[in-house]
Amino acid sequence: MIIAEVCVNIATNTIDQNFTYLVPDRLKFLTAGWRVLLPFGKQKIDGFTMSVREVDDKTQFDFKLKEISDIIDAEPWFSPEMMSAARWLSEFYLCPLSQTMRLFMPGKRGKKISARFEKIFSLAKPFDEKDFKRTPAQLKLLKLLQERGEVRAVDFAEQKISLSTIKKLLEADFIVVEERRILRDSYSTTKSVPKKFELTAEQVTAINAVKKFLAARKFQGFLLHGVTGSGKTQVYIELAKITRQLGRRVIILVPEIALTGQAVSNFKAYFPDVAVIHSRLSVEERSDTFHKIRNGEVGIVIGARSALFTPIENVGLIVIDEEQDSSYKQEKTAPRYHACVVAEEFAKFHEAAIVFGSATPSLENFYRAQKGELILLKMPHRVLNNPLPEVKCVDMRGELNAGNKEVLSRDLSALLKKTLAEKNQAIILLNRRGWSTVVMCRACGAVITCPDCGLPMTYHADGKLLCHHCEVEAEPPEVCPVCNSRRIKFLGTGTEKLERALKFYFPNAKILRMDRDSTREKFGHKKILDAFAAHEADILFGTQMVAKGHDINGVTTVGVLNADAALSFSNFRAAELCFTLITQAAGRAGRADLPGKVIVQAYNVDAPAIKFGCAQNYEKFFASELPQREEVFFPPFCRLVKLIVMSTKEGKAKTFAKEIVKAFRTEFEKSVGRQEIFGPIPAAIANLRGVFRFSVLIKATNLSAVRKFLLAHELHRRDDVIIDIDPQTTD
DNA sequence: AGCACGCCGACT
DNA sequence: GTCGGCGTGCTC
Repeated sequence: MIIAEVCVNIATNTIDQNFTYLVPDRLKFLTAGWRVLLPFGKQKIDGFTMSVREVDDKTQFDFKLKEISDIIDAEPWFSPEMMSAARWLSEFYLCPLSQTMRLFMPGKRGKKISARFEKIFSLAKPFDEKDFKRTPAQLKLLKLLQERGEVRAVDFAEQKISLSTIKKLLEADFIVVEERRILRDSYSTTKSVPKKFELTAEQVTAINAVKKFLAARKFQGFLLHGVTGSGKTQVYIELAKITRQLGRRVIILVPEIALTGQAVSNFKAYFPDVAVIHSRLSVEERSDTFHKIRNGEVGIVIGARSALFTPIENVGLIVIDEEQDSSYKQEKTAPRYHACVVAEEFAKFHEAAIVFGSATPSLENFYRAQKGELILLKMPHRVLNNPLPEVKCVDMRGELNAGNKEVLSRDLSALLKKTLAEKNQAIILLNRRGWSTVVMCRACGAVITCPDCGLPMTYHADGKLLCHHCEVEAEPPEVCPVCNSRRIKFLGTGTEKLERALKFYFPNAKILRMDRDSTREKFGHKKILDAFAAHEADILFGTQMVAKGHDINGVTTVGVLNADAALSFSNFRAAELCFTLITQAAGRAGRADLPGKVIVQAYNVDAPAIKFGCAQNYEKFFASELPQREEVFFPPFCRLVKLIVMSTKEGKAKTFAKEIVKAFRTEFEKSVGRQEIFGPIPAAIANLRGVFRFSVLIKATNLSAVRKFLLAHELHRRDDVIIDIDPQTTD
């Protein structure tokens, strides 16, 4: 008899083994990698065959075997490569195999996604107008077919050709119809043409360095450190060309879904076989794209982090653009993977080159480049020798002292006025959306927090309070929920309040706000950027998305408001985030004939992140930040593992978390290397819908020893413990 | 994830 | 006395 080891697709940590099923005769063609339907307890579920083997009919199992009830697809869904990748992910991130197998599917559940077909009409035989006497409608149809060769049903509708006309001609065998599969692709209309340009010497050097390894089909990691405007994208394109010429495929990752459009249009100018994958595509579209990739019709996959998990084979190059971006880390749901870590593992597997690109590399990767683990490729100059913009830092304490209580400093106001007068464009970055960032009681100091997660809520112009973490909406209270005072105040400035200020001070300027609220619709992001690029507005302002991944020519002025806001967060990466934000924003200003000017507003103007950010000097920032990280023993000097212990009973969660800490300390007391554990402390989200959460932070130089500890204590098999390897935050 | 089993509080 | 609360364990 044939039996299969099946991974059941159930979202729980408590199942960490496969189940053995009998393969019925009618499914005896089954191999590893099929998606199947199964009886499981009293339920009907889906699962994945991990291996299939023949055993002796008399073989006894100490449980009763059930039969696989059906298959979901007509072919195996998972290739051996996908399965081994899922196995690796499951082991590395300590999460059940089912969760990592899911990454490689268009939806969570193993469900058949029906292919869509359309009818394509063509002439059955050559047709001569004079030979036949047909109705005018029929003649029109036949002429159309003769002209175009093939016509789709929708085109007939457009041409107002009726169904009966089509039917008549079909019956008379004048035309034939064919069913053809439609592959849904919302980027199909993105087109562009190659730009005229000459590669700079720096670009050529970078390309040649990677080319060697591409040609040798050898794994190697690179860090492409190029200032904004140094032409990193063109380097990616040239490397992709080389990879394709070698007959291998390319994966291009961008941090956010909103940035895929730009990347797709850049790459489509050079490559005919680009596909897009990200989580906001419909399940159907993602499924069709998988189909194309599996058929080998795709040479380049572009997308957000989930673009790593497709049936692509023979990968020669992986590019991770803006590698420092925290969006590459999946934080909300298991597997809590970091796309950079996973991509590098995949690159090793494929013997591919991996290029991390950034103007402001993550400390981790720059440190690795210094140690020689990554080959550093430097592009310190902008293309066409465009100068970097001139940056001025304004001390907002000085503004207050001088009696200016407004959002904009006098310098920035004056610069904006000048920019508008000269008919140039400006970008203003304020990294907080909404109207007021804090709603506070003046009497007792209580801050209004989200009923679900306990984080401070933001007041929005529509009169509602919104939790930016879990999107819960609430009415602003009339009296303080703590002390009943009526002195509720709305403090802090978000993009909506900034909008009012800009309208007030520059009534004749056309302004565009770009934040999550104004880009909610599909392609909303692109619409705003396109409008701004077409100079339909003078000022573009908004959250960090105004600073990311676009090149708009007329921008001469950039303002960064509240630049040091990030520094007040208790995040070991705060300085790095702050530096990155300033550098990215500044990079949007200026070009050859119109040098850019940038004004950075901050209170803490002496902080290295602000100082070196304004100087746009990454090396100096790195040199100042690295020793600090070493002193406090944080990455890149250790790896972090965060545990969140949860329970509806506060004491229970805390006690269990304490037990873990104690066990860890006992175990690692006399271990080699440095492993430290902190906590428990109430998690950043201390209570989520009635569940108390405590966090424990592990700092380790030996990640696999920590992993062994977690496995030995079976913490990975519990639904009340979240294990987060390489977390972005520590609480 | 469901679903059954099992052991303690407020009900007819 | 029982109905039902949700903690625990199991599903090939």
